[in-house]
Amino acid sequence: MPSSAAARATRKSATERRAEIAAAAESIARESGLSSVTMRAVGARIGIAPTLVLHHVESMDLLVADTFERIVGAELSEVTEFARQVADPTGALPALLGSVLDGSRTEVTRVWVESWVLGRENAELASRVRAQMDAWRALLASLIEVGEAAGVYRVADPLAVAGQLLGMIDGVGAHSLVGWQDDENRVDLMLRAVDAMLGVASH
Amino acid sequence: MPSSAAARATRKSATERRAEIAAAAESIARESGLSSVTMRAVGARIGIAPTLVLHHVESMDLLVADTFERIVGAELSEVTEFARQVADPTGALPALLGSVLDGSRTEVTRVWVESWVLGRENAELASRVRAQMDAWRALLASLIEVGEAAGVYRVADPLAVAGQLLGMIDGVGAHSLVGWQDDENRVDLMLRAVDAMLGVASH
DNA sequence: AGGCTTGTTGATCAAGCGATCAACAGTAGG
DNA sequence: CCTACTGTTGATCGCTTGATCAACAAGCCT
Repeated sequence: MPSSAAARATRKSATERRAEIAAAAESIARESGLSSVTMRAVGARIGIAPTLVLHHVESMDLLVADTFERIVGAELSEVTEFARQVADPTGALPALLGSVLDGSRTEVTRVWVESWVLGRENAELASRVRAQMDAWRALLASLIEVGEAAGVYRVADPLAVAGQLLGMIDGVGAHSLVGWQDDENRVDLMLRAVDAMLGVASH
Repeated sequence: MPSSAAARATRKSATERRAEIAAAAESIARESGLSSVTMRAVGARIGIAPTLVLHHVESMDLLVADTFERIVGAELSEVTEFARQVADPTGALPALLGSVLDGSRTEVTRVWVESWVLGRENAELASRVRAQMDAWRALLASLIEVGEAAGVYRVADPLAVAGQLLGMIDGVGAHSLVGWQDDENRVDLMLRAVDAMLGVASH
């Protein structure tokens, strides 16, 4: 029995195989970035021929777009749930920022940054990116509005402020991606900046 | 005379050719991004054989790193000069932010974002990226210190604040790159955030 | 004028990518 | 049982990338 020869993959149902492919693509993207999600890499990871990936997936651009959505979408629901569990309406936003900026999400940050670049040649991906950014902004805006209703924040255009805040989060995250400047005060600094944008009276 | 056939390139001195290559690489990067700086693209632009580019340049990774440094370095000196010309010590930082965030620098922003991704596979580029980030942070820190000496700002660690501020700038810039959210208030929002980080008393 | 340095080119290689196609092989249904 | 469906593979194409090498040609120097 030539164990070196690639054994034929066990036959599985289409839906099962598709799930396997999606999972493999996700783990590859988390480990090595979205651009490493190739049919050959995915095929090798789950022990199937590269062409089989393509057979199940219609186009690699689409698989990459799906993988992006999967990873980032999971992060968003995770964070949303986290914010929901904070009782204090004015504490949700700071808690969320602390969680997002704690430096343990470099995988997802990398996917984000890569998506901004790849999105210029992958229209489907670009559309998913915009959708996820909208969703993130909506989450931040809703937290701002809650705080506003509680009389803590005072902001004219919550959506605009949320967009700006999201930019700040992503920028600081991207920097940490390059192995640059891991200041422990960054959460505090960010919170002060956010308070200012939200019209919180200082002191 | 077969005009369709590529005429042999006029012989030039090594330094002259190198300058030509660097200039071509820069313009290509500005137009289509750093990842479009290939030996074939550069060669085609200045009408020489692709291999000649490599002959003058040692390695493509190095040419890309040099091109990054060239573009970003030029931006930095431009901005530095701009800040230097602002008489009011407390007005330099706001002026600089307004200039950087005015949405006319998408070319350079794109190069930045691309560099964070490419830097993971191009060690030389990564090192240049960190150096340029350090330089940027130093510029911002110096402006902060000037304002502090003038008694306008009050900040414990100017370098840390400068790093944070740089992250905000880059994040907002990156977002604008994806054609997302071009709010006209973003400069004002950013300035309020910055004032808060710099310990400026509100109102 | 002749020769040597050096800029320049074309052929060629090994990778890598996405994608198509015909052929193989399990598995369920008639 | 054996046929039809469908998961699966291998061969192959066309394209791209960086890189090496031998050969060619222009010009400077003696």
